[in-house]
Amino acid sequence: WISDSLHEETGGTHPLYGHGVCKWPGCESICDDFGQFLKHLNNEHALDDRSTAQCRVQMQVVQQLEIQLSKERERLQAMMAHLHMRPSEPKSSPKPLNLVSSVTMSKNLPSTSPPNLPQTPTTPTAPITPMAAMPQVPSVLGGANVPSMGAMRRRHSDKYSMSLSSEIAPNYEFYKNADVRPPFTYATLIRQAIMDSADMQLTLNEIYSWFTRTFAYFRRNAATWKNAVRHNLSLHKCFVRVENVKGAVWTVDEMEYQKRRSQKITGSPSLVKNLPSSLGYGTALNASSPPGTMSGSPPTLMHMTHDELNGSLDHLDTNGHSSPGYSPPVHMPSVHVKEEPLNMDDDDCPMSLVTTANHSPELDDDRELEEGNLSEDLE
DNA sequence: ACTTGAGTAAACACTG
DNA sequence: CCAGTGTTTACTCAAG
Repeated sequence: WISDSLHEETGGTHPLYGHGVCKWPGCESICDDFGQFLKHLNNEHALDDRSTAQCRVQMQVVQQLEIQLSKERERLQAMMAHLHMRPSEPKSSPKPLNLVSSVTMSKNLPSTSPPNLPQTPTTPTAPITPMAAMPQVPSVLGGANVPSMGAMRRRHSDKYSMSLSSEIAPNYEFYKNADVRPPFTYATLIRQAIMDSADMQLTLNEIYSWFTRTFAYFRRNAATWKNAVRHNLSLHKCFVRVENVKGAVWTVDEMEYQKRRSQKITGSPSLVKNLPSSLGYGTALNASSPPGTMSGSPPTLMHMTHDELNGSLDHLDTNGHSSPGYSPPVHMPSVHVKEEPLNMDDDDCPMSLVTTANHSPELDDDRELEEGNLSEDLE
């Protein structure tokens, strides 16, 4: 996404415009040219309640990420200090990690287009893994969408899908409306749900809502998949339950999650070698690297915002202090963006306001859709 | 053939 | 008592 947004030379550039698409969170309106975009911007995103609410949420996102970033930076410096590495670029250029990587790359290759990544193993430069790690992803991302995918949920799905929302994003409408089982494990989905939340924590009920909101498939057989969700929350150490004023919320211990994932990938020696970088940060690079594919903005307001930083920032520090057994995982940024309406059997949380901004609430339509749709006989 | 990870079902405890 | 939540066990299945 770094480079693409700069490529816009259709007369003007705007942070909210790229690839002929409006990048306002939750909006993906196609604007053929810049003028059309401006018109769209003024019409659709004028100063009203909705826009200001979205703006506020975005502020939260940024705030959260800044906190994360500073933590990660500290950690990086501590790591480098520990390893007696000379920080080549520590403070001079306060860039996000993935930017740094691209910088180092362009350093290697002065002007020409990057032919093939001659990375040095030491630098966390361009992802080594993506290629190796995503062999299947494109098929999902790419046009030929998945219908048969539901059946193959078992193994590879999770392994290869390094970044969930990067994968959901382009297929958002598809999964939202088609009664197709998303090719991700429950653990992956739960994590994504939590990551997508403003403060990285969700109540069980909110997790349920995310499932039903995001996937048509999870609008039926509720007892089954809800049980599975609870089962996964309890089973996996990476999900940490935290007592809260609101009650109990669930958070992700990213360390645990990555640990678990890394164990799974252990099968591939070439990958294992790169684990530290490829899993933690590589994921991020991975997620953000294929620009053409999914710079599209996400279903919920900040999916993508989170996602793109997900790997690099969010990944590591949901529990900055990683106390093993019980981590006080999420430091709350004080402000709650999402006041869940306590009962939401259907989706009517503030976020969904955004969600439905460009996609009218069609749950009922979905119902019809799912009834007659794709017979799935997984069970 | 065996192991492992994931999904499903279900029993049970706890709590408001 | 009930519903929701959380934990745990057992089983099946697919893939490595």
